[in-house]
Amino acid sequence: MKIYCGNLSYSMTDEDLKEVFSQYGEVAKATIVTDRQTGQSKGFGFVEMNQGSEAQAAIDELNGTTVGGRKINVNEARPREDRGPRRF
DNA sequence: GTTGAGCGTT
Repeated sequence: MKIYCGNLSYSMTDEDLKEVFSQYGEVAKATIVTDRQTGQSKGFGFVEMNQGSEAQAAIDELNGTTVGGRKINVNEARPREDRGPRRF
């Protein structure tokens, strides 16, 4: 189960994100997306949970809550764009 | 500050 977390505080780290979601279930992986060029957070991230029921519970409970002083947006992640092989 | 890379070219 992939979870998208938007509107995160720039001070949020991947471990912070994992801690928040761990309250509702086992977190397989938590990643804050950072700008490749600046290394700064882009203000969103992803969480992966093996148990979908816990993931849904976390989404339901955490979406719209205030974390790090900001109301976060949590929902199921969309598939990532294929950016592997160059399509030309 | 809202959907994950890296960029040689889209």
